[in-house]
Parts: sequence; structure tokens; C-alpha cells
Amino acid sequence: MAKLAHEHTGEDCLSLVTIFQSLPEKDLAIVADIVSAHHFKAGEFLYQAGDEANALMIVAHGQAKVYQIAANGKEQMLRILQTGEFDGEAALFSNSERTSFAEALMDTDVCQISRGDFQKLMKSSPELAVNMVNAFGQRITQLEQQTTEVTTASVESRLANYLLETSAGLDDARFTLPLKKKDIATYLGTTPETISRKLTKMASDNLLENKGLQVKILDSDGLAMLV
Amino acid sequence: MAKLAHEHTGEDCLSLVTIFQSLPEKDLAIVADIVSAHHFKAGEFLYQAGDEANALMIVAHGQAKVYQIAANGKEQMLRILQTGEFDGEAALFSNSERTSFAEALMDTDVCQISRGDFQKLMKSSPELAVNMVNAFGQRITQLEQQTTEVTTASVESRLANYLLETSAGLDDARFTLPLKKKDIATYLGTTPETISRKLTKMASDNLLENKGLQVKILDSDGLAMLV
DNA sequence: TGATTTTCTTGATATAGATCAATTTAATAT
DNA sequence: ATATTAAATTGATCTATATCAAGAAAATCA
Repeated sequence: MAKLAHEHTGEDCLSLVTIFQSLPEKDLAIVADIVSAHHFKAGEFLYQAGDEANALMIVAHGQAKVYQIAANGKEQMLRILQTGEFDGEAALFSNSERTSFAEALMDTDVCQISRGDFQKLMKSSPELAVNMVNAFGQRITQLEQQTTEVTTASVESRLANYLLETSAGLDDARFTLPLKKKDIATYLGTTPETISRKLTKMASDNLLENKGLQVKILDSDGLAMLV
Repeated sequence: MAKLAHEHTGEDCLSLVTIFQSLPEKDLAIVADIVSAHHFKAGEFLYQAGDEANALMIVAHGQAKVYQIAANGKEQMLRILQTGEFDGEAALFSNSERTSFAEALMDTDVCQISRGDFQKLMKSSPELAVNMVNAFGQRITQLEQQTTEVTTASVESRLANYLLETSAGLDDARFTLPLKKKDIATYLGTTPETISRKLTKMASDNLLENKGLQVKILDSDGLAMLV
């Protein structure tokens, strides 16, 4: 129905996203038809708090940060949407409003499916519904861990954990932090100043080398001991 | 299949639980058949970390606390399962282990559905799957708020919020806190001592009267200003 | 009912990390 | 390239809340 700004994006959504994997052909055809593609430049909002939550959003390419603003004005990073991930929960209840902000961190392609279409789709495709339940279940588990970590562990510990997770899967011990320190800080529930200081301390303990957003892990066992 | 310890419990699960509401008759009959009922005394565990996560657990009557133990040994309360609520996320992936503890706070009746049965059921009943997605979506939204609150708001603010939420829906401004202070503390990410002190302070500010676990809210607007 | 265990309260102290402020460095735009 | 703006660093404080400790109150048990 909707026409695509980037002709390949619709297919990307289908192939990249786990909830659509292992769906029967007929369902995939339907999905391809009801998906609409959008492009956001770095800094643009996929949605904002107060917007009507009326669509499931799938990141086909790029990266976006999802955060809330607390009553006292502080930001809390909720997650980073990576390529292939989607943001859905709020979109699926009727008449709900967004309570968070989603902001593109780089040029980002997004596939959207409207709430109505998606609800219909789930009813006609039990496989998809089961996939959704699984995806949400994993998100719940991950959020529970985030809550536990943020309330029980020190900043040093959370940061060490974050660095290890970020570097995991990379071939090189040297990498660039994927977020600005301000964003890392709100993700870990602290401040940029504290992040700076803790990194400096870790460097002086020979756990890593650090220059700006460049990090090289020297002693991942040592870091793991802090977690 | 499974026999019931308390003859009414199976039906309770069906009637109490939102995910089973508005299901067609035929599905309800199937559910009633695959549910098995269990009874736990106060202090007993519905499950523990490390157990195989192989069943969806529905609280038919009673109350249970779900918590994690962090690497440093501290408890983090994740949620209080009330009558009608269920614990599901981890049970739905294959071969997963429980990462949390669920402990009955009073005598509690629980209905269980095994993972296999539940997966089958979802595939045959799209309505149920959609209900699950909704329930999980709400849980995600709630967890996101918990994370944000715990990292951005002061203990005083979180406690005020907790008191207002707990008293909401009660007819009387006077009520008994439903949890021990230690449990309230781990829920709010603080310590029992701090809870005591903050309550004392609120009392001296004429926001409430407090004796042990008895609380009478005198000035809910004043409390709301702290949030 | 008294005895024992658990929870709660209150005080004294310590500290992790926030906040405020001033540079320095890096990124972006002209 | 140079100017402008945004981000990061470093230092000096400040404060909310944890921790440790000891006594009081409740709850549980025998």
C-alpha cells in the first residue's frame, strides 16, 4: 500500500527482523504489503512522548536511542535500537500515548506497521504472535536485569559490565564507544563527569587505554572482577 | 490431566486472569484441562534461580514476591505477584533457567501451565497470543518506568509514589503496608533504615501518621508534590 | 505466658557519586 | 581555515543515603 522512499527497505525489514523469521511464505507476503518505510536523519525523532502510539517501528538500518524524561527533568536511556530490532510494546494497546522518545543517532531507515494491521496480522498468523511473545519475554528479562543492576551495583561495576558487553563480539580489543558519554551516563544512571573519572581510574589501573571515545581493553579479566 | 488439590482453583485461574478473558468457549475448555493447581504456604518458593523455567505460573489466590539476587548478594525486588497476575516471560523460551526467585508471602494458590502446552495453545488460539502480547507489553512499560524512577528520583520521591500507589483504590486513607520494610526497601532500591527515617520525616511534616506498618495518609497532595 | 527470634527504629559516621565551575578538546558550520 | 558550538575533562565541594551499631518493639514459638 504505502510507497517506499528506499526501494530495498521493505525487504530488509522482513529479512532482518527475528519476529518475521520462520514465517510461512503467505504471511511474509502480507507483511511486505503492509509495511511502510521511513527515513530519519541523525537527531530526528522517530516519535516523542505524547504522540499517539499507533505503529510498530522496526529499525531496518541505523541506530536510535529510546529514552524517558523523568518528572524532575532527568533523562533515562531505556535502550538503543539496533538494526533489526523493533519498538513495539506501547504501540499495541488501543489509544495509548508514547511515554518515551526515540531519536535517530545516525541516518536510520525504519519500517512501520500500523497497530490495526499488526493486530490483524497476529490474529491470522499464530507463528508471528508466538514470535512476538518470545521477543517481549526477552525484553522483560533484559529490563529486569537492568533494574537490578542499576539499583544494586556501583557505577564502576556497571561501567565495567557495559564495556565488556560492548566489546564482546568485536574482534579487536580497541573500539570506539558507540554513544556519547552523556548517553552512556543516562543509560547507566550516572553523569558524564563520573564516567570520565571512572575511565581515567580504570586506565591508571592498567585495565584499559582511553582517549575520548576510543577505548582499548587491556585486561578484560580485571574488568570482569569489578562487575 | 493433573488433579487438583483445591477443587475450585482451576476455574479461578480462568476467571481471574486477564489473558484468558474474552477467549472463545472451546479454548477455555482446553485451558481448564491443561492447568494444574498447586498450593504454597507462606515462605515457600514457587521457583528459585537455577530451576528450569518450564511453566507459566498464575496466582489464583494469594501473593508472592519475585526478586533477583545481584552479583554482590543484594536483593532486588522485581514485582509482587497479586491474585490474577502471572509470571511468564522466562517460561516461554526453550531450555531457559529461572534467573529470579518467587516466594509466597502468604498461603497462595497457583495454577501452572507447562511450556509445551502453552506454546501449543498459543498457536491454536490467536486471541490468547494477542492477549499475551498485550500483557507483556504492559509489563515492559511498567518496568521501563520502574527503571527510570529508581535511577532518577530520590528515595523520598519513590517512597511517596509507592505510598500513593498502594493507597490508591483503597477506600480508607488508613492502611497496612502490604510488605515488610525490608521488602519495600529492596523494591525501592534502598534500605529499611532509610524507609524508617523517611516515614518519620513525612510524619513530622504532617503528610501522614505512621506506626510500624500502619500508615494513614493525611495530605496526599503534599505527598504528590514529593514525587 | 514467657522466651526467642525477627523486625523496626534511632543515632553516629562514612562515602560514592552528584553538582558546580572552569578549561581543554573535539566537532560542526561558515 | 576559522569561528562557533558542543562534548569531555578535571578540580573543589556538597549531600543523600549506605553502613555500622545498639536498643525497642513486634511477631513467633514453646
